[in-house]
Amino acid sequence: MRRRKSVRPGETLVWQGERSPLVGVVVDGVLKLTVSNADGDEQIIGLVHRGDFLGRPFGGPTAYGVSAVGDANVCLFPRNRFDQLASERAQVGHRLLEATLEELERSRRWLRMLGHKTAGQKLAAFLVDFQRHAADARGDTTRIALPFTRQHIADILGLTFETVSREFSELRRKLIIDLPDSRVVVVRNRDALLRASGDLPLH
Amino acid sequence: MRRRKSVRPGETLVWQGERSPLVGVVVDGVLKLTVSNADGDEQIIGLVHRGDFLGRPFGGPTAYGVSAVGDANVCLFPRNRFDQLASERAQVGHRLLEATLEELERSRRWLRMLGHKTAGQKLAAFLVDFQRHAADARGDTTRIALPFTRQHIADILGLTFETVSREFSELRRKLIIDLPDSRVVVVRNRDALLRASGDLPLH
DNA sequence: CGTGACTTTGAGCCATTTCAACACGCGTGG
DNA sequence: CCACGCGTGTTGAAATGGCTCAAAGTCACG
Repeated sequence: MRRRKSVRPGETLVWQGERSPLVGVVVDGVLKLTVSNADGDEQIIGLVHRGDFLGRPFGGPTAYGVSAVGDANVCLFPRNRFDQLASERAQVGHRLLEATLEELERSRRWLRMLGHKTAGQKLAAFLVDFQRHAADARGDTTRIALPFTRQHIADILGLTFETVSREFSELRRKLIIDLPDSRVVVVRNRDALLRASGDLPLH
Repeated sequence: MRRRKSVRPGETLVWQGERSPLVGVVVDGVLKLTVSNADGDEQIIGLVHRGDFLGRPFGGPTAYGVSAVGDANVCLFPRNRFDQLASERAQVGHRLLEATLEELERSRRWLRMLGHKTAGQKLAAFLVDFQRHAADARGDTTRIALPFTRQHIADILGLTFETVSREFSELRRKLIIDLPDSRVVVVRNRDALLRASGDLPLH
């Protein structure tokens, strides 16, 4: 009834326009929700992290594709079984609703990011947001391992990969982050990063 | 138990950061969800149209404010009563879930808009999207009455009001729309508008 | 008819894109 | 082992789309 599946980097689970045949939960890794533009380049409109729901219950065809970024593991349910379960058990439905509301919040935060922020602010905001989901195996939150290429990040933030690269360098130049490797970010000054993101540090 | 309320243009129902005390449905008009930036200018991160749910059930404090654009009517429920109802009656919960999923889709379409599009494409996409909700009293869908000022639209699209104005003029110059009045748009060539939005016309 | 809110249009400027060159690591095959 | 290509990342210089600043037009309302 439920089925584990490991997804290789770049592998696609659901194609854009397909009536989603599955529902699931991300066990490990990150998946991306993408929309392909008429002229070939793709926009990433959502990320799905460990513990997040995947796929649209009850819904019509999905307007986006789902594919893995880096290695990922998912746990899949057949759609019809799941729909049934969700409408019978109020608790399951309730949990699903909360997850969806959470997702909506996240997507609205994202909207805000794309709205008025400069390239530097977008990248900083992205790093801050990703830190939440990226608790290292050893619980080290200052060291973030990005499963993304510069191009991925550019697709997420609506920038070009050159600009993303430049802004990474800029953050390093300001001693806010360290870049031991292009896929690893060490946050040296969290407050400065928050400030650079255009949101005031709360505390 | 349920309470009708008419909202005047610009009137605020919920302030950013407030723990949302209410849940409701929009009876008529359009409300906006806004986030105010540190430096004063506001970003609109969502629009709520007739028939849409309003407010976050179960949730914590809302991260945005809700206020009317133009005149609006809403139907409000006390939060705790509603939460109770939603967890008891599976049907209510189900309906709510669907509405939320719909909302999530819409917000993702929006994300795409803010992502890679040029100013002209954004405005065209906005008009196409708004047409759906803006069926005139007489069912005339080519004539759109906008409850928005140029500044509102700019806040929605992440542009300046000058740019929005220029792009309106540009669409008129191309004979794609007509502007009998700054708040009224007549779509003269829907396919051209769709093409201008960066999405291919489907059929 | 004067005032204020909204809109249009122009001109110069600046952030980001575009185009281009080069560096690095990695696998493959000579 | 080295040469080569390929994917990725960095950095520079030039082009440009949208912003900023500024002026003037329209309309509703007192």
